[in-house]
Amino acid sequence: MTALRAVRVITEVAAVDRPFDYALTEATGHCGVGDRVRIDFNHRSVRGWVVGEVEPDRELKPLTKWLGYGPPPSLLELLTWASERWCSPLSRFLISSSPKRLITQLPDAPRAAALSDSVSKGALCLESGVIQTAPTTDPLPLILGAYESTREREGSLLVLVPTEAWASRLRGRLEQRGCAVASHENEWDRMRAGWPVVVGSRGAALAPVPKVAGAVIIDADDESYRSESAPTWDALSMLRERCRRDDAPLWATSMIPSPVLANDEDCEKVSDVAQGWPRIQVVDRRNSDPRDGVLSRSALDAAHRALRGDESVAVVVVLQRLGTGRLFACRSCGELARCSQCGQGEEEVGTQLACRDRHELRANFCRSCGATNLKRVRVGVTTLARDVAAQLSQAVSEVTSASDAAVTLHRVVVGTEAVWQRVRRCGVVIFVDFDQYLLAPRESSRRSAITAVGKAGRLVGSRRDARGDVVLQTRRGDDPVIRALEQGDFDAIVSDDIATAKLLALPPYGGVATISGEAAEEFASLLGQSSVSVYQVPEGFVVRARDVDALTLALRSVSRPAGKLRVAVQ
DNA sequence: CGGACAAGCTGA
DNA sequence: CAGCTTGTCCGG
Repeated sequence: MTALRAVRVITEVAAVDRPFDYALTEATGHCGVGDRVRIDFNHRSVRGWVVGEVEPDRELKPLTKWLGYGPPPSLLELLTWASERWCSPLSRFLISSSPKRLITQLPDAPRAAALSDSVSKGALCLESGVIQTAPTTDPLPLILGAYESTREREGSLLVLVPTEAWASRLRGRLEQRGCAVASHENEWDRMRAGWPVVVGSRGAALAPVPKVAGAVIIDADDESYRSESAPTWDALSMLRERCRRDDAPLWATSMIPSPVLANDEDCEKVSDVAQGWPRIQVVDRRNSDPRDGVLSRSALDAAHRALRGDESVAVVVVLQRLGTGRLFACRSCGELARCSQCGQGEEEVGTQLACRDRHELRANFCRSCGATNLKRVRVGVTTLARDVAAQLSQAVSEVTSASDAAVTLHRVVVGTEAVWQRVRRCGVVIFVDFDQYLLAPRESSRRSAITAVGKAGRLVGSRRDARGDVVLQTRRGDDPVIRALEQGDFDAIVSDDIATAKLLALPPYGGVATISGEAAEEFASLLGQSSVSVYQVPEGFVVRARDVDALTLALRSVSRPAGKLRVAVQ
């Protein structure tokens, strides 16, 4: 006898990316769409998700057990969209929206309370969209404004910040002001029950709230919002789609909007952006004494000044790269060895010099003064820390992404950009070699340079409060990025980046995906026959299409060959 | 993914 | 030809 009711189930087995139908029994009859269940699957007991109800037209195996709540039905459609958009099994996204431990009971969500008069006076009600802010601008007024303007709507307000540490601080501040907050990190049941506010990092874009009333994403183009492991989804695209589906407003802030963020829209600016950037001190090392150490005379002065102040960490020295250096500069005039065609820093190739792309292989001499005595100018964190300790006669802490977060830091900290996560305030931030950013080959390198200075500004304060400085040691004092930072005006760079993105058909003006893995070649050759262009790069293959939709369509039209395949859609 | 089952290989 | 390995297929 065929069962009366049946459900469609996606299993946790990612390789089997298709649904199977199971019969409901009396014990499992209350299963809802999205719920976690256990099934007998090909002689194994596996977990899965109910993704829909179906008409049972034949004999079906019974569902073994109802396990607990999963993503709400309304979210399921978004997750299905995401699995197509980023070429990934649906189960990957289902896992991201499911609780780590099974949840069998849900609390009752409170209503969104009105803010008290004193608190709502501090709220900043802005039109939703992209908002260009200065790094030291507190986003709280904007978040409170978003809360007020969506409070009457059905659903939850999602608030995303780049890191978990920031999220937990923000949670405390919002609760102090009377908001009922669920933390994405550990309060799955509250989110699923539809708590008024959800605070979290990237994952919170997939918060299992039944409906979104609005969303705020702070530093929307921060790289932490993109998953680097497949599926390479990003929180901004996800929120945009989610808000579109729920007809909810989205506020996105940025220090310097990327083309994807700006996307021809007008960015609103909060008042006085320039004043919210830190005070910059540029040290052009082409003019400095070649006998100076890693820290120039003026950087040392700034460091000593900061050490007389009372911040517990006084000086932060930032070096972006780990490991051994590969950049060369002239020992007599200080000019960097750069490729005449692309401007990238050159490296040693045998006894000669060439850029990463080997545009031109040339003899080992300085283009500017002809001297043949070049020196390595890039160093690793450890070498740098030793030099800084010697120059400042101070104990120094090293901070990299690998270092222990529990260790108490000395007053002088040397590290990679991992320092933004470890240090809250300091007197001065010194970029030992700002050219690492300026000469990086990536299209986004100018924006990362500017963002890095913004993050440094959060430690030293704005030029308005004049608490501290950001020192940039460079050999390119006339670079437009440095001029923009000095003026606190990035309009030219933003529009230039948009022009570049249009010209090169980068997102959002074109769809780009990279394909790697052992089956990449076969997959790429199949794709080559469709309407996208495919070309080989060292990591595998790059696929380009007119836009993201055309890309998704092309990727879906080709059947996946056997073997390991990684498709990263930007 | 991982169990089932078939076909292929080996050694006494 | 039993016993084991290797490969392909398929799941409700």
